[in-house]
Amino acid sequence: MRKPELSFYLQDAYEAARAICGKILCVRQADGSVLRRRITETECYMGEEDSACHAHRGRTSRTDVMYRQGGVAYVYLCYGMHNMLNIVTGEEGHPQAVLIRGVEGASGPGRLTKLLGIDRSFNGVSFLDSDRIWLEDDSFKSTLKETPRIGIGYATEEDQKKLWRFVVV
DNA sequence: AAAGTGATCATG
DNA sequence: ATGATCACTTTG
Repeated sequence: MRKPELSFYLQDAYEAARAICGKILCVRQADGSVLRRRITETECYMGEEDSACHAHRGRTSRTDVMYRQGGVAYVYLCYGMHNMLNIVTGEEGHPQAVLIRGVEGASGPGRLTKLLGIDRSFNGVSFLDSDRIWLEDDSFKSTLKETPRIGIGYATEEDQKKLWRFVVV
């Protein structure tokens, strides 16, 4: 059981999203215990050129964390009630992230954050240097299915068609 | 099919 | 300051 190194998080979000499928998401709970669930579904958001990406409109206080070096969490609130967990990837200055859409036992980005106790206090927390959240690799080999991303009707048709959602089969 | 819920961002 | 818009979930 090993933790991915920095180089794992410096990959482009497309490669990272594929690699993150099958990894184990580990989250420290308030009582000190750790919840572990295998990641089964991801999507990649590919920077200012990607009309579906929050950073499409440039750097703001909200998107600032996406511009950091890969390996930190980007967590934001959607529809007033759902915390969405992303892993920032790529080099500093490249605003890319991987949305975690499902883990074993919880399908849906809002569901898994609730299950694992992830809220906006995790925004900016490091997967490499913190003991609150990290990934583990147990050498599980996953086969992936590729589909269009969910819930991005505001993006251009071209970007909606991209096969940037990955599901472990 | 539609509401529920609040941060965020573009307007003025 | 105000208002539209959401990387969604649940209920009917």
